Amino acid sequence: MKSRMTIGKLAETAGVGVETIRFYQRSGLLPEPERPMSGYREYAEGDAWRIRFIKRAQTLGFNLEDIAGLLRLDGPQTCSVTHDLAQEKLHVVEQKIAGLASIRDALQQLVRQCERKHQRGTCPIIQSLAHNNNELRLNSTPAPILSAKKSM
Amino acid sequence: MKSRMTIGKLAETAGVGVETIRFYQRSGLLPEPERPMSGYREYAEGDAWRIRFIKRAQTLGFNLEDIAGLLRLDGPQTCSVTHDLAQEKLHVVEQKIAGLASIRDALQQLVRQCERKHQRGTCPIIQSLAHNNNELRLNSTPAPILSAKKSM
DNA sequence: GTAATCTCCGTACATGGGTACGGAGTCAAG
DNA sequence: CTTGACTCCGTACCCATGTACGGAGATTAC
Repeated sequence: MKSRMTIGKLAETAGVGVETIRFYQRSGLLPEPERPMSGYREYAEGDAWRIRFIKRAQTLGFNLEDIAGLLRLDGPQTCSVTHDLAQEKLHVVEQKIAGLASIRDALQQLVRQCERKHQRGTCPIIQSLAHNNNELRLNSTPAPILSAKKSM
Repeated sequence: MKSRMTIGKLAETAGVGVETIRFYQRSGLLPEPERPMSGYREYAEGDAWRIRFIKRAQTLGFNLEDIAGLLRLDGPQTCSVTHDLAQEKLHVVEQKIAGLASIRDALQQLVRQCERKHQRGTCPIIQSLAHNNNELRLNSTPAPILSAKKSM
């Protein structure tokens, strides 16, 4: 049941590349695994959830440093420390949810407008957003991060 | 009221650097503004909301291409196109909300556990996440994007 | 009118998050 | 025991998202 596996198998089951796993390990997101046989890393089935969590958290706007912070909550430390960190991160998550909710509402309105057939063009979408301008990053990260390409 | 302003003033009121605005313009996220005086870009007060929206959307896990897609919904096109795109993006946003909600629930549970004083260490936090493994990106972006550094 | 400040533009550099390379060691099947 | 697939490691490279530079022209404040 506990089927131990090599890095390649883990990469496959977690849906990432081998190099990504090595990268996460270097970055401290994954613990150094045991390597009994010959230096080959040996993982347990359960290691895949961590990688999937990382990937999902990224799509939700957390950077790897944020994610390391979340993962560190699942470890051995005094409850008081855990409690305070968790509460802080909880707050950030709630703000993210609120931000997405306002995008969602705007999109719903837009869809409904379009279904009522008229008002072609110039639907006022996302203004709801520019209101709410509180900070959303976790660890007081110095610079917020973006990513774009062609406009098209 | 309509106080027109230069790029520097816009950057200040939107809380970004001048270079960032030029970069967004190059990337097609901001329209080429009028430049009557001497080639200096001239912006309206309202241009700041667009920039704030971009910044907020980034913290919610959208990349600049995603964001360009959202912003394009607020323009002149046939309702049917807008409708379909909006619905697709709505779906993505709802999935993001669900993902954050499961992180939120796990954090709440963790906070409550710590408040009940005991179970020091090894609180099972985020497992709730690894379940839900649907795709969360918007535009069928080829590669999902991450970011890490020191573990610390 | 002149000095300080701002803007222009193109290009170069920086950082986060991977991804690829290449030579050497290991393992498993035939 | 050989062959092919897999792993090791370090380093180099890549893309997205800015950020900085620098010389030339415009604007504004005195």
